[in-house]
Amino acid sequence: MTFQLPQNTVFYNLEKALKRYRKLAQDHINLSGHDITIDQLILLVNLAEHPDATQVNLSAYVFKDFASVARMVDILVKKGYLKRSENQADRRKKDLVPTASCKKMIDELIPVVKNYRRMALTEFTEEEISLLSSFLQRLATNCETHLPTAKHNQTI
Amino acid sequence: MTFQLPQNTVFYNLEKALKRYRKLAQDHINLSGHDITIDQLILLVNLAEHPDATQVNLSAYVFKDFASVARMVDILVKKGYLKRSENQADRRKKDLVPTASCKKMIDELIPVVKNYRRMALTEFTEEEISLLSSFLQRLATNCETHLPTAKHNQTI
DNA sequence: GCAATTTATATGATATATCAATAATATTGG
DNA sequence: CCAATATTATTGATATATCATATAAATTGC
Repeated sequence: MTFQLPQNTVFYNLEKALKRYRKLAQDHINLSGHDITIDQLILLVNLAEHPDATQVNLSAYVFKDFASVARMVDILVKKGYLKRSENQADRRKKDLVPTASCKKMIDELIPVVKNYRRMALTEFTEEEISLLSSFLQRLATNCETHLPTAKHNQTI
Repeated sequence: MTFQLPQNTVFYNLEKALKRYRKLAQDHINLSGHDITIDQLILLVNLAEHPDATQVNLSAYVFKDFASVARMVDILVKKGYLKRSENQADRRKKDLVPTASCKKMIDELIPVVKNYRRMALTEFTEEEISLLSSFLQRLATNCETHLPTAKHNQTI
């Protein structure tokens, strides 16, 4: 190999950290007895914060394709966490309304989420967390800037 | 909400950075004309580095379930990048051997990979990259330490 | 030496990810 | 106003991710 092996790169550590964190989160959620995935929970929390969000909006918030969001919404409706109905002002849109059982579940998961977040950041100082966040934001921005399909890179 | 919103946490930035990086990588690989996903490439590079690895070994290297690896190997065999045959010493195992077209593809992708990695780290100093790596490793270790369950898919 | 256990791989079921195409509706620009 | 365009959501196709289970083979422990 004439290039740096994946295992020796910062990208490998990025992948590893996220995978481990997601596993920590899901294991703690499972232990709580709630039938919800971490991705579904993140979607619901984002919706709670942005009640008027379209599925396209939500897909940007959670870094997923809008097709993925559409199917996640299907599942969340089946699970009884969301009601989906036509928006009256714009009939292309769907209103997504959390049910009582959804709100109850989120309330019950708040301490669980707080707990595993705290665990993941054990022995990190506030300054270190800020620095880590800023590094990650810079990395994300670099990646967007250098996308071959980015608008600002196009000549036409 | 009585807990910190996902958007304000370091975990959100972690997710965002990785998603953006993977999109940068895949877009550049696609532009190169090779019919390969970033995950398939990472698997092949790991296999090139560890020719005797079992699928279980590989699954640990790439942070995936061994079931995912088994199915990725299926696809890589179909695509003509791997030959799969029974190991003579241990007939539970399969020998996974990269084909000539696999080696050719990896060779051709080396400059592409170097290029997008460089782009992702634009304006990062060596010290910053090391610090970022060490933060990510600490975070990953914290998550492993606090896992409520010990599962089959963990690395040592 | 053989039963119990572990290991390696494969596969079924379900959820997710992404691209592409479609349909319905809303917006716009001439 | 209305044709062209854009937006929103859905669905098909394919690849992945994960858990659970199954099967075969190797290892172990008595």
